Amino acid sequence: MGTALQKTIQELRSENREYFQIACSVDCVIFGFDENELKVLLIKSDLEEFQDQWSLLGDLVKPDENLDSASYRVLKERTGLDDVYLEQVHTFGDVNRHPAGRVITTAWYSLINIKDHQLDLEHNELHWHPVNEITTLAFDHKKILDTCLKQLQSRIDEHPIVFNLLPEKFSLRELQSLYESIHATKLDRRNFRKKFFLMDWLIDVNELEQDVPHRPGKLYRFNAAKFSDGKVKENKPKVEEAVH
Amino acid sequence: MGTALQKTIQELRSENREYFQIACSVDCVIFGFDENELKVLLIKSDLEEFQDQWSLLGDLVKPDENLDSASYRVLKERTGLDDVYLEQVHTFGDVNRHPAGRVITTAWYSLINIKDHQLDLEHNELHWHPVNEITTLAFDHKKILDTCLKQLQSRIDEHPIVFNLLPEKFSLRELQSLYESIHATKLDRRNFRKKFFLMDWLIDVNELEQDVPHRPGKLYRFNAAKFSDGKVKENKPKVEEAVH
DNA sequence: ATAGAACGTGTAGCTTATACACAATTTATA
DNA sequence: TATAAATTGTGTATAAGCTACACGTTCTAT
Repeated sequence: MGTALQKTIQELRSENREYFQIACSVDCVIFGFDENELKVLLIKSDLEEFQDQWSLLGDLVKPDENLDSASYRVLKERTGLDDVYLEQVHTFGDVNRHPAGRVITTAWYSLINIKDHQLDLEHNELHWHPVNEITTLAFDHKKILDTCLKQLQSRIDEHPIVFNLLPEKFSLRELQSLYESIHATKLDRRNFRKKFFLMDWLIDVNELEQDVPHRPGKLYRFNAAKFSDGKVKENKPKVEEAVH
Repeated sequence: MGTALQKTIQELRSENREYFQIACSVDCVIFGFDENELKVLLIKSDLEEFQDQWSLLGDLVKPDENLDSASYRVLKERTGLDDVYLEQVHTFGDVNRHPAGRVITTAWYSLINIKDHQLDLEHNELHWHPVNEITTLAFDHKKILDTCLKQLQSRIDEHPIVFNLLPEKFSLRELQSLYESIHATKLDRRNFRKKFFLMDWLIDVNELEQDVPHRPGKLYRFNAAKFSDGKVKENKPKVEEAVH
């Protein structure tokens, strides 16, 4: 029976050297929204095995660094952004998932406003890819991307997190187009607008879109005050009859 | 910039010895349902720091073992059960979460039919604890338990997974009582029954409860055929208008 | 024979989701 | 400066699902 965890670190180290053969990493699926498309930030892999393939942004976890901190660090290093929405999704740990050795990776997704992030993309070999045009990635990163996208899809219907992908002021069309691109569906305009007004998630800022070649729409901002910490809490009006 | 993952394992090993200082473990929250209560299987911690406290069942991941396999192995070793429902929930990786050293753990929950599992509980210092009576556990296991319970709560409304906690034949009262104990709420009997009949998840086996001190209820079994792989897929009748 | 306990059933009101069309505003262009 | 093109803004009727709620029936225990 494996009771390794029930021993002291000294016993562990001496009896079970073998256990310290695994490295831990984090990989971030960084979503952005631009030109009416959901995009993800990728980097060219410089590992021989995956020459010319793109991969997610990741790094090994340092021994003195919390797992969460590692993913925030990767984001900060790559995007320069500090205050981002970040959520853990899943840990991938197949023995052969990394050709260079045993690496167990924890995947996260992040939502950023692409406009906030003005990096020298080329210099770092970073690139924003439309999510629905990605067919292969290095390592098991396509599977990781798919898993994170699925999680994002299920979260946005319950929690007001999409606003992290938008500029402070946005039109209802931009918002709808964002939902449509995440869900890969079309939504009815009137019903979409009605729903959002009923939910009371939006505040009319009394401004209009600029530079659109048609009648400009009104601009709104996210009604953060409705949510306890002003950021990404949920809005569940119904509590009773839990079984659906 | 940390690009450790972009190198070969040889480079990693030589340049970054420090990275191989982290151990990986799995911890399983094993749920069972007995005497109208949701219970979880715990073991007495024999680590000095947590003397007389209970902890989840876990073990270190072996270098040549997939992460998934490690959690199945823990379950098999502890319960003797092979074919169980097991879902990954979250990975906990704070630097100081384990007093014996740096251990990053991936938490899973499992649903088993307590009757299938006839172990010498005492001999292994294993014990079934009512979930809602647990206030503290060793390590960060209380937090892990809470996280897994929350995940279980949100899953059961969308996926027919609770049947993994029940014997093959069960009454509607047992089923309702199970939902109630997971959600820690009371449900209306008539509405509950109507919902399940409409969902068509149940098959009447034309038998009655035995040995109950009142009018016996009819017994049902889970309509596994409704779900593609016969086990734990979802049942989503609505596809349109994704934003709620 | 009676009390106690849980079973089995249906309806009305409310809320939420869906389907759907037309006039108004702005820009671009002839 | 008139017109076409594009997109905005708005409401209603129907269907589906959720909630609240009561009483006669069946079995056990005494």
